[in-house]
Amino acid sequence: MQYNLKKINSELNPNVSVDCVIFGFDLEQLTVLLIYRGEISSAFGPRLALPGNLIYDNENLDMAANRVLAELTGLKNIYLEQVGAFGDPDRIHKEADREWLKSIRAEPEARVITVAYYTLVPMSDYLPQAASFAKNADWVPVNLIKELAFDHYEILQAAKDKLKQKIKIQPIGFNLLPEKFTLSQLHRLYESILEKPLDKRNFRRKIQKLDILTSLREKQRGVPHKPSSLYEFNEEKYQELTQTGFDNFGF
Amino acid sequence: MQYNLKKINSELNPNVSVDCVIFGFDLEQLTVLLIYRGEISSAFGPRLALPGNLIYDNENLDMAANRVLAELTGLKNIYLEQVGAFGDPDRIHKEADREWLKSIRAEPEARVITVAYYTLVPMSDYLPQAASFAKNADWVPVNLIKELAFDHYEILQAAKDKLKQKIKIQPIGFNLLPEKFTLSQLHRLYESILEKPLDKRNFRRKIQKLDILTSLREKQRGVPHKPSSLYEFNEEKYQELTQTGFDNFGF
DNA sequence: TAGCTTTGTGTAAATTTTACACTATCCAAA
DNA sequence: TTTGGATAGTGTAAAATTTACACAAAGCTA
Repeated sequence: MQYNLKKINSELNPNVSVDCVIFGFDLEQLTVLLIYRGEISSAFGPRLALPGNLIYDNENLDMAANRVLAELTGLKNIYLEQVGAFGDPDRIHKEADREWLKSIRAEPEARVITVAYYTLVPMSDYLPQAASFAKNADWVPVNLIKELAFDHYEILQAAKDKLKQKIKIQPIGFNLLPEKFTLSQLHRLYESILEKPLDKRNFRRKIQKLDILTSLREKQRGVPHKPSSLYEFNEEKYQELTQTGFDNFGF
Repeated sequence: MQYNLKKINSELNPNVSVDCVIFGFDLEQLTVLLIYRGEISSAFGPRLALPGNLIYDNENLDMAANRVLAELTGLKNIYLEQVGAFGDPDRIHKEADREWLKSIRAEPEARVITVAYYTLVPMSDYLPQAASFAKNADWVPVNLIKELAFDHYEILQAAKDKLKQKIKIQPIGFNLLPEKFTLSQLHRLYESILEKPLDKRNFRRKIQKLDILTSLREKQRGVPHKPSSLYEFNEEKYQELTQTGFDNFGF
């Protein structure tokens, strides 16, 4: 899906925002893209937030999410899926967040409901470039995150749950690895997302049966242990699978 | 979950609404609760809609959905689950819908995004009582619905999909039957929701294994065929199951 | 060359899924 | 009273899937 990001000639809607939960994987762990708003008041510690902002009246929600993400982090043309709407009346009224809101919103006290989106991308392909009111944008390992601004921590949890569900049903995650990758890397990816160990042999069997990997006649080099075989991901068969749908991929 | 429905002293938010997809089952088929707004202009045919309306600034989304549902149809204290947010800029701009909007909204042209909720209730327990701007409220068989006002048809489809997913994972649907029911009724319920036939023997086996039904020493009477045994639903074991979680209930 | 680290592999048992057809029981109509 | 129509209820064998589990091989380093 691709959206036109040209300047939009319309009003910001003071009551509706979008937030993006962009998961990345760096071959070690699951990370998420956060923005740092910069220190405004030293009274409260630095707070990280999901990239998000108000929508314009004439753009649909999907477009808004893509636009906001691009504006704040430079990431463009990313397929996003909806997590849901979050709308506690006082979601933006924590003391620690008000000051910041005042600096970026015309109506900082307005009731805002937000629609959250998520996706999973290969971290190394996207170098976040902070812009607009984001002073900084960067990947943060998910399991280090203990709190976020507003209700973003809850949103992150909800997005994680969606992702877990999704990976059980669809072969997402294959795009996340380098062109040539090892089964162990794929294994680690699944374990990171599901946050639980998966039996090595059973995992490998299950993956192989999908028949979307091509084994290359090539091995890792320079590792201080038995080198792993490298695999390639078969885009064609993958497309087939995604379309045929596919009931049986539970872990 | 129970919400206080007393008069709320706050402003309607012109940009955010909630819509409720209330599914019912009448032992024959899946139905959904719709309101009829009454004929305003004869230029457009009668249009049915999901019960929904704008939220107040000081209520959260779940509360709003419950309030709106109660105001329009009389149904109270119903557990609702979110479907998602729908927000096409022109979702409310079909000609056929504008006139009606003008009659009920202070800002009929405002950009509105809506958050949809759904649930499944035993139809016979809830007699809809239309009120407010709903001239009529009634159960309509889902498979007869070909169009709805605004983008409500899409919302209905999305809610159906959620329901299908959910019934594969959780033993919802047992509350939907009368106290004493037959396995065939339960069977029909599952088939109605999933919109596909399920093998009778396999279905019965699967259900029995859940061990939440108590077979009564009692049979149907007055039916022009072999009478069916009646079953009761074991609330206690059901609670257990719902909590233990439960991976293996796919159909 | 010894030790560390990670890769890669097979099997048996248990469980689950799938496909499939005929008899039993009640009512109503002839 | 008999017959026909309708739905209830039941079992099994084959195939597929899941689960649990342990050790040798290969490369690097010290």
